[in-house]
Amino acid sequence: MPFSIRQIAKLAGVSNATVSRVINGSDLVTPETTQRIQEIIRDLKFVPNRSAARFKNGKSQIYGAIVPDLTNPFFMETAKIFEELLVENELELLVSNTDFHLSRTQLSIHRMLLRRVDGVAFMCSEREAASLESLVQNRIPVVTTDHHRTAPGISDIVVDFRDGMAQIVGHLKELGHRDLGFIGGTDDLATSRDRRDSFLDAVVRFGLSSQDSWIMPGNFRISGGAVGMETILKQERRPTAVVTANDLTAFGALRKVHEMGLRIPEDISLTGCDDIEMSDVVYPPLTTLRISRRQYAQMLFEALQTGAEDLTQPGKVFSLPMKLVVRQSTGPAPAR
Amino acid sequence: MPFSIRQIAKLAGVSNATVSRVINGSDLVTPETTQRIQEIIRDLKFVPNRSAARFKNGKSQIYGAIVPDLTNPFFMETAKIFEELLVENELELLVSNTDFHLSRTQLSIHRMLLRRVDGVAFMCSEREAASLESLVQNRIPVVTTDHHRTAPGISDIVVDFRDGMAQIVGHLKELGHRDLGFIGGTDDLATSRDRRDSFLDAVVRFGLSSQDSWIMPGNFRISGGAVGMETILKQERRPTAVVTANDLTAFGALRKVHEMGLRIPEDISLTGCDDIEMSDVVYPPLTTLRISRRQYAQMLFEALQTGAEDLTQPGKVFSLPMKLVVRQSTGPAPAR
DNA sequence: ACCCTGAATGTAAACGGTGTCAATGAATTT
DNA sequence: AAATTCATTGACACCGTTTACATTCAGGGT
Repeated sequence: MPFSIRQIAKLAGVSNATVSRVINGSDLVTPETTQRIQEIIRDLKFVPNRSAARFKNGKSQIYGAIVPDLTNPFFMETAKIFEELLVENELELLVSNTDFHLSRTQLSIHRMLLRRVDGVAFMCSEREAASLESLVQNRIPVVTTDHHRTAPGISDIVVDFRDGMAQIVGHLKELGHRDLGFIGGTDDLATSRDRRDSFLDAVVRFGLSSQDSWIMPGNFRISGGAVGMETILKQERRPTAVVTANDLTAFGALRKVHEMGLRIPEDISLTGCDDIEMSDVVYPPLTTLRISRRQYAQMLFEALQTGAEDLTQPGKVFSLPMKLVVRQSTGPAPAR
Repeated sequence: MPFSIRQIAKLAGVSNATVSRVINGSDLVTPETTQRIQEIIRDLKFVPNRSAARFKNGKSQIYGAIVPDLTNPFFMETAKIFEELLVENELELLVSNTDFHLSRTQLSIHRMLLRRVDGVAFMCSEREAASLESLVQNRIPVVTTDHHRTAPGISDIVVDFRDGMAQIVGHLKELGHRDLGFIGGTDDLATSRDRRDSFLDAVVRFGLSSQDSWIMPGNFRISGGAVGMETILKQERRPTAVVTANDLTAFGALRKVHEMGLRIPEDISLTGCDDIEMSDVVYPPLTTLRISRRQYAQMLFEALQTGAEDLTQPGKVFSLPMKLVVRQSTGPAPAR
């Protein structure tokens, strides 16, 4: 039942080439012929098989996105805009979730290879990036985030945490805070180290203080934030403000603060990072660092488009700015 | 550089058919030949083009998901499990976001057609379902949710709101509530009417009361919940509990309650629907109706698998149960 | 009348696999 | 030694498009 171009051609009494030309809007065909063929196409509700077309010229017109956590709103808000950009360019989006697992990540990469996608937005950490070269070897450009490492065909987008953390710490200093804690990601990720080091750097730069027992690892998820905050709050001497590496972490921390009967920001200030939609909905609304999804998605797209042009070119580095959004989870430091 | 099966064949001094057999693990090939070819494949890092393979037998091995709002955690949590199921079955997931727009929905459907996907999980409302038949005409099975309508090749999953709302309303009655409000979805959607009618039904069944001015439309997003709750709270006579049609709506309502200086659940009780991960993180944690993502995803998958077997069979109807999850956004009704 | 030009269309070969059928040749049977 | 079987492999058509090239034919210039 799904017709082919040849069947349309037969019905119209022309060759398949002519039908193909009509479909692609070539001006080499007589208006009469064009109209006749278009009528048949319309009557039969014929839809050309674009996969076959792309297969012919070696491109799939599909981009893949490999994400560690499909349910993380930050990825999804980005993916949504990314998909819009793709659709505008007649591309499709294939998503693959890895759940932070190395083995699943490698499978994802391999599946992208099997499908011959035209580009991969790899949103996992560099720890899981083992076989990205196999994509490039197969002429598939890649864009990563916060890997701090590029290679021919592999571009990197780096979030400007140094500047972001300076904004956050500066804001807290203005509010009178001196003792800051931090809940980050798992230590084996460059982006975790990056965020933590940027934080510590800013603390020093602004002449504030922190201490090892207030610097907690996390997992970029709600659960990690809760555990980290619990550990911090159980200590005899506590920071008056806690900075976290992403909003989900902050949410977990926030819940834990409530559970332990403390108030935000009266007893302790809390900040996040990403500014996902929910940040404005939790109580109290979260002071956080915003990363523009649109800017991010556009960088992903641009990196893959330019990457495809010449895979022997060294990958580019894009810098993604952060912007402080002050809400109600930060307030004046409590008197000691 | 991306090799083809024929180049491998030439290097191995065999025909492409033999290479194909090795790739697919046929036992018709001598162990020695198999090994020799496998070595070449490994050395050259050759990855067969699965799209070409599937193209040959007319299947793309890709399922499409059309969702109205990619950032809605409920969809994403479902999509995540759905994708897992697909991967286990050597299928891929193509996502398409419509932002609740009719025109974008039709474009999405058309793109699924262009790509000849093997099935479509259509998670938008029936209002946007105009051209679903075009999919079936092209032998693509479809599964919808809460359309309350099936057709050959189109199955429907219906969420059991009747039972769910009875659980919620029963719970509120036990807490002493008598006057209940409701914030739903847009009135032109069957699922909105369904949820609202189920609510009203339960109110009557349990001998409680409501009134027109407490029954607000919404949009299944945070913004709609905020607007709806504001309208309810501004009235002279207020309900003591408000039931909402999904968690995002409840989040918006919750924020509005805070903004107006009221407390939950002391001043007003609030319930959601879906039980997304954030429901346990907002303050206070939300009493809600849980829909099992796994069950939902499995139904989607099963519907498409069985739908593909025979597209002339009438579509099936699946029923998805709901389960009350009591948290802290509901409490005893305030004394009048 | 003849050649040339160029527009409109047709022909056929790709693209990268799969799968059917035929061919080969060694081993077994008679 | 001839016939038969069977395991292994090869040749080739096919899936639905695109596209380089060939063909046709009408009209214009000489």
